[in-house]
Amino acid sequence: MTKNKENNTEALILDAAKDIFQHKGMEGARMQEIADKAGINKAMLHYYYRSKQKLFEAVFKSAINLMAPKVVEIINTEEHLFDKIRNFTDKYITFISKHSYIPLFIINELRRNPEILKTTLDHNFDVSVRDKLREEIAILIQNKEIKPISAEQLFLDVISLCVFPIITKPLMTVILDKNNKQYDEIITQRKKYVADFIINAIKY
Amino acid sequence: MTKNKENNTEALILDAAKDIFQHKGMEGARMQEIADKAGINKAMLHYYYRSKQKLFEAVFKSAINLMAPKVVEIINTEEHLFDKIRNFTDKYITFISKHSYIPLFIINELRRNPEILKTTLDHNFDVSVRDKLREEIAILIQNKEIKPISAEQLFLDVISLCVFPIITKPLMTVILDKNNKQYDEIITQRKKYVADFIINAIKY
DNA sequence: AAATAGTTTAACCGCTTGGTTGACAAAAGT
DNA sequence: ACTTTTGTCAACCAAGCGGTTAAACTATTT
Repeated sequence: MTKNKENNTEALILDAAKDIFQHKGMEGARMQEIADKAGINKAMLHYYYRSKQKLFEAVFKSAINLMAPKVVEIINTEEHLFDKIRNFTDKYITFISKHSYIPLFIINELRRNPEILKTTLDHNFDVSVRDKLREEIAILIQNKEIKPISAEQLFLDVISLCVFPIITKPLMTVILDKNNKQYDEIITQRKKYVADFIINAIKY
Repeated sequence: MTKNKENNTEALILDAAKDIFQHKGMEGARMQEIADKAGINKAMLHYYYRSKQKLFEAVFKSAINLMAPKVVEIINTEEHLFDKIRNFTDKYITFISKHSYIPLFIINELRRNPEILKTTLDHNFDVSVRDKLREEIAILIQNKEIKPISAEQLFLDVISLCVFPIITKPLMTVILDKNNKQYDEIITQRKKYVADFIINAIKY
């Protein structure tokens, strides 16, 4: 996890909490385990974060604020859509591979409490980003560079193809009969493969 | 959940356990809650299934045995690959939409215990199915009907594009700014959209 | 109809859980 | 110098957990 250089207790707790919560979820995590990992007394968790729920929310928001900007960042560049796609798949697969527990963590805890996002994400992923992408696609369709597709479907395609194979690694290694190393190689190849796949699918 | 016609207590428990476990996971589920849902005494859970772990495993195996055959079934038909893809995306998206909690349930609990599959799935998803798909793709590549791609990558593509948008509904409705009904419509359109998308991506 | 086996229940048990308390020490303010 | 604030800890607590028990009820066998 994110190592903190200062021996600041509050940050020490948050780092330990990230590790435990993201691997075990809200229900699976134990306050004692987080305290042990942080190397401090359990009472400190409540001193700094009041309750398990509050500590969890801090971890959740930190996860959202780690993931969301990465998406927005690339969409907001001035490149051609095809370059955006190549850029995104490569960077996002690399990034998610490094933080493979976070997407599932977000998906799960959002199911338990669908409201939690409304106070966190709205600012990061606002209307302008969506509209910009929609416009860009509309122009490319008009210019007959790409087939007539909806921005929403394309967005879902890109994210699905990047994220799903990573979060389902334990399942897919069994189904595809690969060991960890072999599967990691498949994921590495996907960084280029997925971009070509998508571009082939949408171009005229 | 699956309703059972007989007032067979054992089946009543399993149905209730499916519901609770699949929504809340192993750690989040409470034995008392399962008993309440089944309308019986908590001691009955232990009478029929010994422990929470054993009951959970029964639910997990039932989930695997519901999902796996659906995949194998379609791969094993004698249709052309493109028809298989059209058939699969349509049927699988419909099917997963009806049981939207199961994929996430399987993915999650497989992370906690990667060994659990080895006693369950191996028989359903054996070598012959994999080899058959690989051969079919090899022939199509040789005939220049499709681009040279690996069977593994294509398999990951298909499953990702079908399943991920469904399990991330609570997240995606916020990101894409859709209400439930609008998002369901997007999923419905995907049944055809995904097949076209994939076929365009791989065909010559 | 008595005995037996199978099913269901309320009450209970030991343990773990998130959270609290009060004593105490180290800074910080005066 | 001493008072207040902030940070830390071991010990504790009530609630809730999975699991057990012994007795009661029901169906089956003899």
